[in-house]
Amino acid sequence: MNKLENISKVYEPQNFESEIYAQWEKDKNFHTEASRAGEPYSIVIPPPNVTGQLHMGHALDETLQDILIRYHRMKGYNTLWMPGTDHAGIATQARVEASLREEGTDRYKLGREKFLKRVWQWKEKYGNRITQQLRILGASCDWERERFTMDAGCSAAVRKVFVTLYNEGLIYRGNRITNWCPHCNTALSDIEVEHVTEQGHLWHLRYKFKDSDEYVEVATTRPETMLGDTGVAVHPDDERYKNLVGRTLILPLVNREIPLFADEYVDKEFGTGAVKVTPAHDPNDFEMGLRHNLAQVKVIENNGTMSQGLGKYSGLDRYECRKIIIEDLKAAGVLVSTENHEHAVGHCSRCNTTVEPLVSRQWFVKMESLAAPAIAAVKNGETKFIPDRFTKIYINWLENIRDWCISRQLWWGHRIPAWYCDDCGKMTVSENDVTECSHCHGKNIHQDEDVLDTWFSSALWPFSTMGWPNNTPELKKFYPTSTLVTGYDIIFFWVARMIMMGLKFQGKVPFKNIFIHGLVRDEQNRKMSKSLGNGIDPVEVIEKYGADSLRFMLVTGNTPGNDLRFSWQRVESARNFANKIWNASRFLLMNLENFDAAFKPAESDLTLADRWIISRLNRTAKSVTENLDKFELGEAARLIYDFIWSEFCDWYIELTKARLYGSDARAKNTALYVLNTVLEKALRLLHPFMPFLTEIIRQKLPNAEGSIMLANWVEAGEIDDAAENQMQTVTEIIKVIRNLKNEVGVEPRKKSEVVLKISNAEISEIVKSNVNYIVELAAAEPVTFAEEKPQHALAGVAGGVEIFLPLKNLIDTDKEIARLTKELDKLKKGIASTEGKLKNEKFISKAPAEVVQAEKEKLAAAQEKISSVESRIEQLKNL
RNA sequence: GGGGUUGUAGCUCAGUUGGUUAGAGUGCCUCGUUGACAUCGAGGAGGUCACAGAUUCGAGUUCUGUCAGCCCCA
Repeated sequence: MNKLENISKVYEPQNFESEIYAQWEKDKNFHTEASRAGEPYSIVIPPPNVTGQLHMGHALDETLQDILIRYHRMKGYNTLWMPGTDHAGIATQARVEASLREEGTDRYKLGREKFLKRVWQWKEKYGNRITQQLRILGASCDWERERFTMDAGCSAAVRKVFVTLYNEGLIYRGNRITNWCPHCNTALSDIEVEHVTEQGHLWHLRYKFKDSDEYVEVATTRPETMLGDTGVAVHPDDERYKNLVGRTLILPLVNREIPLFADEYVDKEFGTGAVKVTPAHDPNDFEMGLRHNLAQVKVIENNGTMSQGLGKYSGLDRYECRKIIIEDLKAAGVLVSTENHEHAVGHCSRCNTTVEPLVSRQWFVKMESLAAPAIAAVKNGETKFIPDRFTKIYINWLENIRDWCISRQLWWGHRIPAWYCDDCGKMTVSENDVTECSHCHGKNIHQDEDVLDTWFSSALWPFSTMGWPNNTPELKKFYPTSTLVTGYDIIFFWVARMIMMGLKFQGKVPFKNIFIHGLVRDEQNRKMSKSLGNGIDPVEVIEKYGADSLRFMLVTGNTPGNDLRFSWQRVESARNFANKIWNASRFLLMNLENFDAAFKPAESDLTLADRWIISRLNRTAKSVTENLDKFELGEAARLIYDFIWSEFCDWYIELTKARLYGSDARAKNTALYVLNTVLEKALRLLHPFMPFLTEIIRQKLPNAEGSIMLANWVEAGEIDDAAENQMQTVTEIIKVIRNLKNEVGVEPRKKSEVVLKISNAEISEIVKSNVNYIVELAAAEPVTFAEEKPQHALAGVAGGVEIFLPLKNLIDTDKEIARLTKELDKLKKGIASTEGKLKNEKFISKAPAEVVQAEKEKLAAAQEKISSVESRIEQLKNL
């Protein structure tokens, strides 16, 4: 039965984790079918970048999901964890382009078709890396169902959604101002722009009136855009300008005539209260331009250089041009002053280049009608954020949402299913590829060059992975999914959009719970980032300490929604915990040599210690379950940790040793039986957190059939308050004896006589019948019971029991008095608040009766203790 | 400018609806290895719960304000 030769003295996860995972996968333990019995429990993985590699953020995200999945699987739910990867448009394309650059070529030289071939090759090469790494972590995904955002099914869903929204007028194409990244060479949505506060300047310029020598002074942070100015705006209520509105100004350097007009948007307090308006290069100016019919003069090109037709400025980089323009304005007497000015500048969230707002023709999703139900669904609780505070953030964002720019000037992605006719100029939007114009039936058509924002396909993930647009059993069984687990950083990018699309296309929210976690930061509390180079590779951690240790570290010391700090020290302490379990199990297995697996003790065979540990196990099972149901995974993990280490190992195992080494076979078997059942249940409680360790150990235990991951979750049995209270009395006595020995420098193992004086008959009975524990664990021998306090003895008190260590000639009376006085102080300090409460008439009258009663009992117990210590002090003084 | 969040032991963090003398890990100090484990055991020191008010019989916990840090949005 037990193969001791297989159990090394220390925990070495490298020896078994990968084999166990392979076995699970081979046995199809991760797989489920829609037809299987049980209430559905489903999670779709936030798909990682297909060519990326596992980072600490994934490790946290997947660990939390795996815990929920394994827990529900054990509880008997029909559990599906849908895995997959994302094509990650910009990121993946950028990497392939970088490799092309090394070869001295680029995507344009290659052409679209060949380039895409290269990306697919890249995907084939690196696409498995991250899913392999998820396996190392222990993720119990249903790999047979693995999906990819660009696979045929997801692509069909994308087209269906696009065409439907287009036909309903919710997707439109238009010339609008968008955020443009000159480096990535594509349009970006609003949320892909990060605003960074930068130290810049505010330049004050004079724009002269056409028909007089008067001028208006405007202030700008971007003087180079003045070439594209088509107006100057002031606030309608601004007294300074009221009489000037409607007159014509001459744009310096360009000599274009532009109007001075009034618009509510202008902030009277900012700068001079007059702003130059460049509709083609500023989102707010764009809006004003529309309101006032201003021309859009594009002066900056997509690559960040100045447009043609601007004379000497043409072709210059936008920042180079800024310098020259300033010089020229200065020379022309237009520049009045320059001041330092802090302002927010938009950067591309991917490459950090300063974005250029510019007008171009893009595709947009109208958000208003999609957002309204998504707001309602969260407000009425159909879907719930954990923790709740993210609800506000989500709703606030959706209430202020702007249309979503979904076209990207990339090649890697879902190509927009719109075709343009070269004959009649009209557009055909279709789910299927078309070969002729739907309007004139001409054959001279070409497809839109752009692809969709990656998040467009991600938004469909909860149902596209279930087989939609087909009406599959999976969709029926597992949609809406149970829980989404993700970081707060993508609530806008992903979560909100999934809810909108889910409601629109399935009529139901995509998930019932949204479990939000924070970022994993480095040991100095900095964000882990590539540029800082401070990222810690989860694979490296796993190689050193095992996946279970990493998982345990990630889930403990962390509460929902909050960032967590990576800590090698905590990984190590998780590993130590694993080692503790390993050795406790080893101890049990070593003693199981001749154990009859069929043995079952009678109720009467159980000792106090047995009943105590069983009750503690049940209590732990109950609260672990409650905490898992509340998404308090860290708290659940902590509870198991405390139970296994502080109760099972530190106390129970020690309490069984006398029986294990004794000659009473029945007593020994009873102890082994309880050790075995309690350990086995504890392993099941721990399994979602530390899957590998719990599996390998459980496989070695008697009476444990099959894989732990398919075993039932632990049902919390009865809690035996009497056993817990009685055991507490015993352990407290042991602690006091150890304490007393330590205080006076007696070696813990040195056998010492102990005298107990117990006035309460019930307690006396309990202690007498369990005195063997005190003998064994406190090295107290002999233990005698007395009516009177012995002379010359150290004294302590525990739960109504007076404890004396007669140490003739060994103790220093003064020292002992000092020690007792200190203890007395502590006790008195302890009862002060209780006394205060009980003296307070309002407390007596207003607090619940049981609270008052509890306080009274507490006070009585403490007073008893105090008087006992006091009399002991008196006694010593009189010696 | 608006919103959120954090402030508890030297360090990292728990403390869920207000109710024992505020906990854990780690670090520190003392003692201890013949047998599950030194990746360990026994014991100890260490906290004005950021600050100031308010509510309450009672506040680390609820409310208001102040200070400090971090984040998001504009």
